[in-house]
Amino acid sequence: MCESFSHQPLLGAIMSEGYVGSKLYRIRHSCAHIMAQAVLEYFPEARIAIGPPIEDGFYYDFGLPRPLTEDDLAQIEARMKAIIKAKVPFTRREVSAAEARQIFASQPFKLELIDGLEKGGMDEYGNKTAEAPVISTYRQDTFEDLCRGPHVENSREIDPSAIKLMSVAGAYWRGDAEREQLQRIYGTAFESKAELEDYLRRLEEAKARDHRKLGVELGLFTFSSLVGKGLPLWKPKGAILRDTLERFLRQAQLDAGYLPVVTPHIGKLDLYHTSGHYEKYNDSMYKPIDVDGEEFMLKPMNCPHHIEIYKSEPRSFRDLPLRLAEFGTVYRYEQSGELTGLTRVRGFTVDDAHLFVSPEQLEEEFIAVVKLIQYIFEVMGFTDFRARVGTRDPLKDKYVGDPALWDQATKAIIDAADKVGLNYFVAEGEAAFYGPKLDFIFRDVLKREWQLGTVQVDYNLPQRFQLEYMGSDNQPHRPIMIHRAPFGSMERFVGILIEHFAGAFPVWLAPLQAVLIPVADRHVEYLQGVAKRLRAVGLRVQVDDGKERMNNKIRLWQGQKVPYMLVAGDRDAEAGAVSVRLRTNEDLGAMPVEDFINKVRAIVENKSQALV
RNA sequence: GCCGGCGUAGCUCAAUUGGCAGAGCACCAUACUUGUAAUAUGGGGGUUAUGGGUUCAAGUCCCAUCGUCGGCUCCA
Repeated sequence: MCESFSHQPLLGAIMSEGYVGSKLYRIRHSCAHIMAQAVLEYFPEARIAIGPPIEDGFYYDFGLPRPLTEDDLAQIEARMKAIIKAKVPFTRREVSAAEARQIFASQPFKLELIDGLEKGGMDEYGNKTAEAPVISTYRQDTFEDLCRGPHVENSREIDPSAIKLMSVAGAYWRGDAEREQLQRIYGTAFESKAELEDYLRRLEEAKARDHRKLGVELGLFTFSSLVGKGLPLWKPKGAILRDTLERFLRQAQLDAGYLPVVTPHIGKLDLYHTSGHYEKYNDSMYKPIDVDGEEFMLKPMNCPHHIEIYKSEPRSFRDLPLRLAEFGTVYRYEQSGELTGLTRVRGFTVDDAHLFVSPEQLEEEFIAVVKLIQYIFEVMGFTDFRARVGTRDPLKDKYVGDPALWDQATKAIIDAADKVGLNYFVAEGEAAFYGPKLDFIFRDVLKREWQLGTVQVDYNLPQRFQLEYMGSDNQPHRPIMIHRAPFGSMERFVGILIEHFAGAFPVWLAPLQAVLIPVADRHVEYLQGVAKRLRAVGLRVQVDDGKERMNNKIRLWQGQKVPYMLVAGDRDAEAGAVSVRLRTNEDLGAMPVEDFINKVRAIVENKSQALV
């Protein structure tokens, strides 16, 4: 896989349908204006930039004389509430560019926006527009802002108890890292206090599920500043989870005709000159390592290595499709400010595969890949997902290759999506530079969207590496490559799993599937015998022979989200049974060990999400 | 990389205006032998992230570095 999966949850990236222009949207937009008024009263010298509504609230960017503090936010919020309570009307008027310049004479950012509006071709958010729009302003109370609206008619439509300022952050003017960095105040607003409280509760819930917190609590992974930031260290429990996922995927791929390969973590710089990645992406590659006068790179992707395997022998049309798969660890120099937990790291393992296919095989192979990914998601219990077809943006020229080939590949992708009945949408401009792609976007239990796997069609690398196969016509032909990674990266995928399941993994994935808890010391021996039987059928179990009392052990293991706690005392030992307690608090009572084994084996084999 | 916040025992957090670094949990020891979410008592544990500086005196103030959090930018 050469093009990155996105690292961000897509929250906010996709505005919900019907949101733009809705009452909530207008409330938030008006809150942004009221906030700007409050800030201007607080800092009369403030330079105001832009302040739109966003998916979860609104923000406004300011140039201020000093950094804002928590205390400032509280005061600004209090002032906002006072303005709202004053029931101020919002009035719109249309002005000429000259009038606008007069109104905003002391606001340099606004003047720049007016220039853009006057020239046309760009709106106040820097988005392209067809022609010069009408310039309008909105006024409430003492504050007038350059704005196309819409707004509430009167601040009485806003519930002052349903707004809250959330945080301050740096943000570049016009999103340009070369330009001045402003202070952005994020706030949120809802139609009612209850909705605001519900939103804050959801934030708390997300925080409680944060994989960075749970990962440490559950002993899955750790980081070391001595090893380096963005370089996760997998502890035994995390490694078991990850390994279980890998074994599952490896088997599914073997069944689908993929062939395993293994390649080294470094490669010569020339390899990346040939692939073209160095020229385009050396900013995010680690610097070359000099070895005896030759330069080696830590590999930022696996494709070139796999291509060299393709090229290692003459290929015939009979060899195609050739599907090479590897859990390939790659290293990318991510900016330090962008590193987060497992979802954005500097070293990670891609569940990668490259399919070398003939043009005639493209659609069929593409469909097979999509079906494989659907199957994998189904097993994972990821039912709530949709797919995004990333096509080229005809207005941009960042793409390589023949437009006719692009059209052909895009058509192949859309046809494939239609044929397998995929829930998809088309996103223009979301293609990789070398070809169109299909991304899978998963919605977790908290309704947050995450980009997972991706499938990409590539005409570029086969050409750059002069790939060929001998056709049935005894003529050389160029294969097409499909890059694909169902999980995206093991690190990121595990991070998402942790948050989705809140650490309570399905039994087949749980690092520890059952803990055996003796009522008293004299039952340890019996349970060790039981543990042996459970391990013999491949279950991951542990006898807790610590000196804690049974009640405390139950409490601790329940916190570790171990699916089953098997308690045994005199009665159980005598009956050859265990008393089964689930992490959900449910007590199944005593059952013969054999029954427990049969029950759990079936659950593990079916990769069932259930505990009983 | 940039802007801002944070960094005290393994974890969660205390420590007036700069004035002897503490608690709970965890850990270790001893006793208790327990039937479904914390048994009791005792003990050990710190160069307050690291390195400089100001001061009679720094966890507290200043600078740098590292890490981390919220964003921005980037993301093959």
